[in-house]
Amino acid sequence: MKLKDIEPLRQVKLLADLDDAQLERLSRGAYLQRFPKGTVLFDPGDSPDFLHVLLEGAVELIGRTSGARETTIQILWPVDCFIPAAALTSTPYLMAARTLEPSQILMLEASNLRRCVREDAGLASIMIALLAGQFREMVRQVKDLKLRTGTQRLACFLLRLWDETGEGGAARLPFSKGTLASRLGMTAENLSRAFRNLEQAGLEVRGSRIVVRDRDKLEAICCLDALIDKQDAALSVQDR
Amino acid sequence: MKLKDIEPLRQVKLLADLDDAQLERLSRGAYLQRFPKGTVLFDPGDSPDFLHVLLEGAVELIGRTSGARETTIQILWPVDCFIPAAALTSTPYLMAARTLEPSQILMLEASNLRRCVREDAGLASIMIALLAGQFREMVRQVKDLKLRTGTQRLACFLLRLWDETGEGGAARLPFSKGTLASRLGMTAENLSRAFRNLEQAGLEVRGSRIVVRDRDKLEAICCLDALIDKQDAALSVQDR
DNA sequence: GCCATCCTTTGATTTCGATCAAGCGGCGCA
DNA sequence: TGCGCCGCTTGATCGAAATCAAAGGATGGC
Repeated sequence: MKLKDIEPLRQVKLLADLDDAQLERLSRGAYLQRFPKGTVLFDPGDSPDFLHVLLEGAVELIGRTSGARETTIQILWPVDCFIPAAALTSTPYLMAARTLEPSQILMLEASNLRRCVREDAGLASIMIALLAGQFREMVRQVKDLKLRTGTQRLACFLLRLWDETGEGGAARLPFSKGTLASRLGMTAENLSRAFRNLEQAGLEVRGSRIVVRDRDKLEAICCLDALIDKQDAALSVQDR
Repeated sequence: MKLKDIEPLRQVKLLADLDDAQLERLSRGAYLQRFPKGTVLFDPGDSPDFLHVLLEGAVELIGRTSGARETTIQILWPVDCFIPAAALTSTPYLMAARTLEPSQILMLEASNLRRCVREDAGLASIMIALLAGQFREMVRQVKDLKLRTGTQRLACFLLRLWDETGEGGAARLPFSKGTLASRLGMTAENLSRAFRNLEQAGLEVRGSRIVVRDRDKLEAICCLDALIDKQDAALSVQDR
């Protein structure tokens, strides 16, 4: 399905400041499509023909080795783009992408995007902010993996979840525990045990419902670090 | 020491295509400086006033937690830039930087860089390629950490080193084993044991001299993966 | 309602890596 | 020459996480 109008693009926060003409150029050769849950959008090694924009649903980015082992590297929520680093430089994907939920995805033609970026410094600055944010997210993950234990990673994840959604009563895990385990770099078995450990620290778990009874105790466990755990605010190529 | 001319900038491969006027603008408020070994250039949380360009020597980027634990996230060689993601978006560093060797470093004023990027789509495209490459490097590291054991990471590191420098006889570790251990996400003790294990796979280690006697056996151990282990070629915002 | 399937939990065991402790060897320096 | 420091190695022990095996528990289809 070809894109009829530029409205969907308006949902992308980073693109909000572009004018109609810029958005029109950007959306040439674009598709808006729905995918059922579990659809593989691309595999590692594929060459990127589109920049994907997730408008509805959820997508996981997956790393693989030849030995069939795989791990969830990132989980994306609307509205987010993937994977600009590959699409902008026309280099093979390092990760696979698979929908975790029925999803609506806007696909911008990569070659057209590259042309727009080469000609339009404003759009280029937006892409720079996007890439910088994604780089920083990966740096955070490396720090998380190398400096913390599995239980600590879980505790930090839960605290962030709690602060974002759980304030009033209970938070809800936004995906399966198997996926969470993979995202945190542990097995499903160990994730289960980690939850059990955290119950001694005032955490309440029933299915995917989470209640943090004692925030301080949980913080003490995971040695929360503002630079790892706080998301960046909206980035831009501006002085501040 | 203020920058007298734009010659040093010519050494940065990504900037090679810029003309004199562009380079002159970019180098306004720039410094060229030498630092002894072990100098801390900045700490996590600092706000980035410069984009650093390493012209000579070596620099390590370090992640820390509040608990004083630290890990080497990346080791940089000439000519490379750090850290564009922070400098371009004016967000606090997530890592510290420390010289591993006496180093010569070019420091481009960040606010001037941001101005140049906003106005110059060509320069912006170069920064996009730079950021994309760094993002991909971090993705590779996450895959490396989550999908391989310490010994496998070492084997892969050595194979890459061997292919780059060791062909004729012996390769030489470019930094101390302690630093290598931290970079690979293991302790110095375990690194030592990992070397011992690999000696059963036809590896020869004497001090920092390495000889790969049986490349195939080593490859079999580390399940080499082209997408993790091969460096990207020169990136750009071009079709290919 | 019932069955098949998938997700999750639990226990037992093994592997891997961190930590602790001690010893070796080189190097700079008084 | 002798001393102390630092980087590296080695062994012993501890803790964390992976693996293997099995059993609940939820879910969706028929």
